[in-house]
Amino acid sequence: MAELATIDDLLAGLNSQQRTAATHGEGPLLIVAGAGTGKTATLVHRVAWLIAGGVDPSRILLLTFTRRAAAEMLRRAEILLHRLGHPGAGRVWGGTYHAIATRLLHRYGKAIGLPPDFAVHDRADSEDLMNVVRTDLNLAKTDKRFPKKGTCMAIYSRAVNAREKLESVLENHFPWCEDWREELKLLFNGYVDRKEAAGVLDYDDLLLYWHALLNDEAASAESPRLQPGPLPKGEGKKRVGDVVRGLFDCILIDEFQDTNTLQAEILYALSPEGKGLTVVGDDAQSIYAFRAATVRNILDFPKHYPGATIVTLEQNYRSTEPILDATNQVIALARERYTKNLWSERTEGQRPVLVNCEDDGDQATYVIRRILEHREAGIDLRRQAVLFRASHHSILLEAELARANIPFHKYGGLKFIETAHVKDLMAFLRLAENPRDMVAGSRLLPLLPGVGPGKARQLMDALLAAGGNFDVWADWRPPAAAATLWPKFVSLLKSLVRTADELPVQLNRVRKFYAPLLEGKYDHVEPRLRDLEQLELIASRYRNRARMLLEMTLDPPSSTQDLAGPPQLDDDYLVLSTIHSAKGLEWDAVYVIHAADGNIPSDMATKNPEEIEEERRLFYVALTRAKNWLYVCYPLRYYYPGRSDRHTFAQRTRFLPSALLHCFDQCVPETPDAGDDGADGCSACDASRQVRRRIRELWG
DNA sequence: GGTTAGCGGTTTTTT
DNA sequence: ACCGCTAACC
Repeated sequence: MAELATIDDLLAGLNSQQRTAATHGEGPLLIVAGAGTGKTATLVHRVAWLIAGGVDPSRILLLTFTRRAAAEMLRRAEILLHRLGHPGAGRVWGGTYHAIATRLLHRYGKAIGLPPDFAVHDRADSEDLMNVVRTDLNLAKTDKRFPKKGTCMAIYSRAVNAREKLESVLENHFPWCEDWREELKLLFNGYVDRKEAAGVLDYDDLLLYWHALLNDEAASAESPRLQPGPLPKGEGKKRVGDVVRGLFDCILIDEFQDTNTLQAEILYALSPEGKGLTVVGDDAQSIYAFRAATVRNILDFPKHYPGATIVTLEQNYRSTEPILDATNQVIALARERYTKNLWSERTEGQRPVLVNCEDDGDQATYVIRRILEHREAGIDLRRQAVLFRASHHSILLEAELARANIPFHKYGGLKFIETAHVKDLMAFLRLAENPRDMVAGSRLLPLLPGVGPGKARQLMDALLAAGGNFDVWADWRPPAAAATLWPKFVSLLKSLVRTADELPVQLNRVRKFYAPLLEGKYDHVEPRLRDLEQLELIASRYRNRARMLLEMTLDPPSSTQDLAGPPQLDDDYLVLSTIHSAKGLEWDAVYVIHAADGNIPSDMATKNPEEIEEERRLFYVALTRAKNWLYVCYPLRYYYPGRSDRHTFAQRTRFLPSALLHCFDQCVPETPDAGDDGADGCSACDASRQVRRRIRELWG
């Protein structure tokens, strides 16, 4: 290795605003970082600067939006520190709010009455438990339809995360459920009790208990309730809140515009004075209001921490000027906006292309053609991405990519871990790990023939009453249909409870039992069975069963291909992603598909002006991922999955009104049957024809 | 009484 | 592909 660098050498790579932020002293710091302004680089340098200046890495907390983002930042910080001859970034506390909460609660939760071995329910599990209570209380069969489990969960979750009273949540976000206010209160109390009885926390609890930890709220076997506001103070001798507060000298928070009220309150409790506190964000990229995130957190930061320093990063390093022109104008139409003037020194470049497609088939053809051209021109597939509003928008494209033999990874949407058969398999492990887990049990038992929701419930209640001892099930006389399976089922679970077997061995035993059941229950058996084998392979990555279950819920593999591990490093693949999952990333070429009004903005999200504004920011996030080439496609007709009729939209996205068209080149691709060489008056298409011609010349 | 199969309507984004 | 409902079935 070359001779060591100094910290000044490293900082020389930053512009003056970035350097100001990276080397800011102790006071609270807000970095307002527009899209592509080197926010990550700035944060990474700040971490390195802090550590090089003597801050103990293990006393730094880095809160990010995904675990992947945390890992990436720490990796880059480590590289910088290595050049200084001063490694150690690996000891930084990095992760999402939820992951850090889990870590802290495992270590300190006892002080507020939390069992040390709590399990964590993901969103689907939580909905299922909500449904258990919903049927318990006879709310499932009411004259006027009671809100569905997902809606109930959404209401509950918003009350918790926005720290808002149920009444006001209903009034502001779920007015059609207001008639059920009293029933919902009962439901939510029942839900909280059920969680406690099962020894389980949901995502919201992780934040809630972290908050409670910081406020010394002795839980005394009582879960935090729905109502916001401080709970009575405990008489704890040690003041666990001070202990946790004392863990960190510096706190850095990324994507602050997408934090919710509860997360902000955690921050305020964690760092009352804002000493050593850095938050980074961009109000123009706030896209998680549906998850109760509020842009107020970033806007009110200076009010909450008077004397906070604000540094604004405005020089964009990502995109060419023509792309930046277009994105600046798109966001300029936002109703409310805190002006940043993004500028770039990268003046040359192709103007963004607006592609008016006949239908989604045309769109797929067009996108694939462009992707191949760019690859021919030396832009690897992994430097290109297709972005869309909803996961199912890419179905047709996926089929066409497969047909064209173009490898791709899809991010966002239904994850591997959320598919029915994987959840089934995991439920065996979960029930063995925690026999009080109602959700796991109510999922497993009805897999057996002759056992439905009713019998499953009775069996789970009996198991719960027996303190989780599976022997109570051994005496049960199963219906004839399950006569042979039942003893095997019980002995499988009993053997899993206290087993010394390696995880893959455990999974193999479960799979042997489960595979025949799967075959009778689902179609597409083959790929599902392969998934289960896959799961068995990756199980060896985890230290133990509890660890695997925990990490699978907190940090599920984000694309199916992630599961295959890191075998082919030189493997080149295209990225398909929901816009939400594309946050913070960038590619040389970006294709935004289905930019028709109804998909962007989504029909589901146009109930009020706030929602529409969020959709606009979402579109802005999509466009600003592009470095050199940007294509926006809008087919006005397409097939909904599972629907035979063609759906037609009226127009391209409303976020590109005619007044903005001067920022774009327009293109109407030829229809596939119209022949390859018809002129269509589009310079990008002309270029594409030339490339194709050149490719043909290769083999004469 | 409880289970299951079959049918019709619906499907956003995610820690 | 999944949920909830209904009607047949044990």
